Amino acid sequence: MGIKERKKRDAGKMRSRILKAAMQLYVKGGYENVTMRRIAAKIEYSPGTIYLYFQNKKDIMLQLCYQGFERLLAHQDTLEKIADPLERLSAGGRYYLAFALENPELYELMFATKEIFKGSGPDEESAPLRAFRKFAENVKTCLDAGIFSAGEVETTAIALWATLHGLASLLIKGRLRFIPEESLGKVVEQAYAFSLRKR
Amino acid sequence: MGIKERKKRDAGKMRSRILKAAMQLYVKGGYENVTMRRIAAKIEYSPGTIYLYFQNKKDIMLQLCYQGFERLLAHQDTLEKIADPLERLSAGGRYYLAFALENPELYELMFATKEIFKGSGPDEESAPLRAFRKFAENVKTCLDAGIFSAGEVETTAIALWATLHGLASLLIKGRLRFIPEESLGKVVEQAYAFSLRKR
DNA sequence: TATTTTACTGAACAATGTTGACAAAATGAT
DNA sequence: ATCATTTTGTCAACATTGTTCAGTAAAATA
Repeated sequence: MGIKERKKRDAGKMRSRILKAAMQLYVKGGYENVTMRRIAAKIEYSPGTIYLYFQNKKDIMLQLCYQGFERLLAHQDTLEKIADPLERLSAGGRYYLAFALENPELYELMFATKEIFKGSGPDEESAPLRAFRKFAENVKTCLDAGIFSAGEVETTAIALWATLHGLASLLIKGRLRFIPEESLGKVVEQAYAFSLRKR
Repeated sequence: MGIKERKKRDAGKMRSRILKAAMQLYVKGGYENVTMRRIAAKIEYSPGTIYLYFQNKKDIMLQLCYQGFERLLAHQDTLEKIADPLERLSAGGRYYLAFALENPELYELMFATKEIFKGSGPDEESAPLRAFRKFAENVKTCLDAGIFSAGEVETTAIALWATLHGLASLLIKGRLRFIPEESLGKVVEQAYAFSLRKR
C-alpha cells in the first residue's frame, strides 16, 4: 500500500514547487510581486489549485520566512570550526550581516512576519529560536572564557543580537545612507566591535 | 490678493485632514486598513479627490512616516534638562523604546519606508537625520566626558542606535516572546545597559 | 466495468489603487 | 452683471488583487 505514501510525496513536491515559485517571485520583486496568479502561471496550474496545498497567501509567505531562518541556521554551522570564542562570535556577526545584505528582501520577510510564533506559544523547535540558541551558545563560551564581564547569557546574547539586527535593518532600509559609501563598511564593523569589545 | 494664500491654506487643511484620517486608520488596523476609499469616507469626499492633494497612497504613507519622526524628535527635546550625560543617554534610550512600544505600527512604518531618502540624496534636513544628529550630540557629550573609551562619535552613536532599534524591532515583531513576560522588561533594560556600559 | 474519491479548473465575487471624462464652483476679465 | 477660464470635486470604469465554489476530468477502488 505505497499509494498513500506516493500521494504524500506528490503533495510535498507540489508544495515545494509552489514555494519555489513564490520565492523566485519574492526575491525578484518583493511582496507585491508575489501573486497567486503569478505563482499559478509559473507552476502551470490554475490559481485555485494553490489553495489545495496552502491555506492562503499569508501561509505561503510564512513558509518562505521559515526557509530564510533555515538557511541562516545552516550557515551558522560552518562557524563551529573556529576555535577562539571571540573570533567565532565576531565571524558570526560578520556572516549575519553579510547574509542580511545579500538577501535583503528575504531578511526583511524573516523579521516582518508577525505570525511566526502564532499559536503553539513559544515554540521551542521553531527555526528562529534554534538560530538564537546557537548564537547564545557562542556567547556562553565567551562568557565562560571571561571575555565579557559577568552577566546573564541570555541578556548578553540579546544585546548582541539586537545590535546585529539593528545594523542589518538600518542598512537594508537605507537609514545609514548619510554615511559615505566608502566608509560604511568600516563604520558598521566598528559599531559591532564596539558592542563586542572586551570589558 | 490674499486669495492665493487662502487657497494655499485650504489645500494645506485638506492635506492635513487626509493625513489625519489616514493616521487614524493606520494606527487602528495597520497598512491594510488604510484604503483610499476609507480615507475618502472619513473626510466625506470622493476617493478621486485625494489624488488632487497626494500623488498616490505611497505618498500618503511617506508623510505619515515623516510625522512619526517629528513626534520622536519633539520628545527628544525634553531630555535636554538632564545634566548628567550618561543618564541623559540612558533616559533617551528608555524613551526611544517606550515610544516604539507605544506606537508599534507607527514605528514599523517609520523604518519600513524605503523611499524616505529617495531623490534629494542624503537630505541633511530630513526629520530622520535630525533625530540621529540630536542623538549623536548626546553621545558626544558622553565621549567628551570620558565615559566611553575613545572612538568616533558617529560610529559609537550608530552602534547604540542600532542596539535600540534592534531591540525595538525584535520586541514589536514578537521575536523575544520566548522570554517570560515578567522578566522581559529587565532583560531589555540590561541589554541596553550592556551596550551603554562604561568601558 | 461501475462507482466513488481525489485533483483540478475556471468563472465569479468583493475589494483594491488609479485614471479620466464630466459637472460644479470659484475666480478673472469685460 | 455676464461670460470665459481655471480650480475642485464626483462618478463610473479599469485592471489586479486574494479567495471561493460549482462543476469536471482523472484516478483509485470495488
